[in-house]
Amino acid sequence: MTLAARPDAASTAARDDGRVPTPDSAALRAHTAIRAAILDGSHRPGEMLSENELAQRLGMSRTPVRSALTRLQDEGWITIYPKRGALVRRLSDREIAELADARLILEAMGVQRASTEVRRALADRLEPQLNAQREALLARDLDGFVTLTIAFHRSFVEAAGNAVLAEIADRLTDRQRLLLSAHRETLFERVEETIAEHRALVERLRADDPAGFAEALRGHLMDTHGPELGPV
Amino acid sequence: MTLAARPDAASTAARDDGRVPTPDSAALRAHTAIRAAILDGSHRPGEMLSENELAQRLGMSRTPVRSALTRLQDEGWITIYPKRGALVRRLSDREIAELADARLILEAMGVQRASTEVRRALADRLEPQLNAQREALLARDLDGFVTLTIAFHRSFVEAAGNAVLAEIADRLTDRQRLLLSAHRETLFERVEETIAEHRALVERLRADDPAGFAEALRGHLMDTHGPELGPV
DNA sequence: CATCGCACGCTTGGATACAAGTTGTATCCT
DNA sequence: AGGATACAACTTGTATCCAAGCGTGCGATG
Repeated sequence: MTLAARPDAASTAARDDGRVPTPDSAALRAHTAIRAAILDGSHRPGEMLSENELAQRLGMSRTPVRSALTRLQDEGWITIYPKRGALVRRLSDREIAELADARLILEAMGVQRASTEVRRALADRLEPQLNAQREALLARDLDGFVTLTIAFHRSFVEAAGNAVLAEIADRLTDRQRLLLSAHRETLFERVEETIAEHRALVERLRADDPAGFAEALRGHLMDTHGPELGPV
Repeated sequence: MTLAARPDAASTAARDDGRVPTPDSAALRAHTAIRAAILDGSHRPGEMLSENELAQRLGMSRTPVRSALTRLQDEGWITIYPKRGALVRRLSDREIAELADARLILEAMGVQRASTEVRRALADRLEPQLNAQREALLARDLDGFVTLTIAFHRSFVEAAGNAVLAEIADRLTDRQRLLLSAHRETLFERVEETIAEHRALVERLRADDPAGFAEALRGHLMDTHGPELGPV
């Protein structure tokens, strides 16, 4: 399958054939807006979301809001209690650890499945990105770093050439975003350690050492950031 | 996290405290009904689903049907083309292979992550189920066998004790169900082979040999059923 | 005869109206 | 005073209504 475009990725822009696509539906706008509000802390875990309130604030009716909420539930952001409301989920320590562990598995397996050539090529491609990562961290540009590190880690999964896996990993990463924002200070305090760990991962790629890569990745997760954050 | 109950798993039944829970919403009924209709072949890949028609047939309005359709899209069953309709997806050969491969990874990793004790206990638990699997196949009881084999394979993922992973695997399995129905004849022709392969998996568990398990699982996928079906 | 344009009918997307369920509160009885 | 009960306000769930987009087919036109 071709990697399904994330629904929110759709945006209103002229296509190459000149035709203007259908504008983003209100349901999509609601989805992105609510998700963003959860991510930036406007809606905190434990908070109850009201369809009416959201609809009013977003300038639309309850219908698209409802649609967005059910999707957010499927994606693990909220829990809908019938006839009572939607609760912003709080990730338990266990779930946080499991999310990180699951992504670890997918990334390690992606590298293991790749061929030697792919691993080498990946190392060549990723190595120059390390500096940009450091710059972003030093500039305390959280969004910039998050974008970079997500792409960095995604490369490992992609190496397996399995789009289904890649999409699963994307969803996991998406849910972990919340944690990155929450631990921004920790992140900015460990710039060199983080970059060094990333560099070690690239080195294991270049050395064509998948087992060592998996080990380094586990260390990147467990030793440095603790189970409450996961690999960045 | 506790393993999130699949939405369809909810059903109207008296709870132990005697209270009658909220009856299943129309949206849930629509979701299960349409999904079942796709699974049993009533709606074939390439077919266009009409909200009006579905609503009429299910005896409800278009609103819950729409809700169900968007969810089915998120789960990979259909593709919704804005303002045009919902198309039942056809799994490409590549996607089928990727689904099987992804599940393979999760199951092999689940067993690898488990402790020796868990592997042994799992072998003890699964071994007696093999006969029931054979009986179901011999009786040409597809539903019965599918239930058994899904539980069988699920056990491997569960062994890792990671609920997030287990849920991901469930979703993959769900999408693969369609293939099991499509290949029922092949399935019934290879009864002893299938059981023997399952038995081999149990043996690798008992021998505390995760690597051999992974190898056997790969064979279960590639050699016997070919990439178009995946491990059963 | 081929092609372009346009209008019509069908579809979905969203808004509004209405029904039904849940929770909290006030009231009444013991 | 404590507890059960009735009620009221608010919530979500569903139906209906309206608007807008897309495809189709007919007809005019070159």
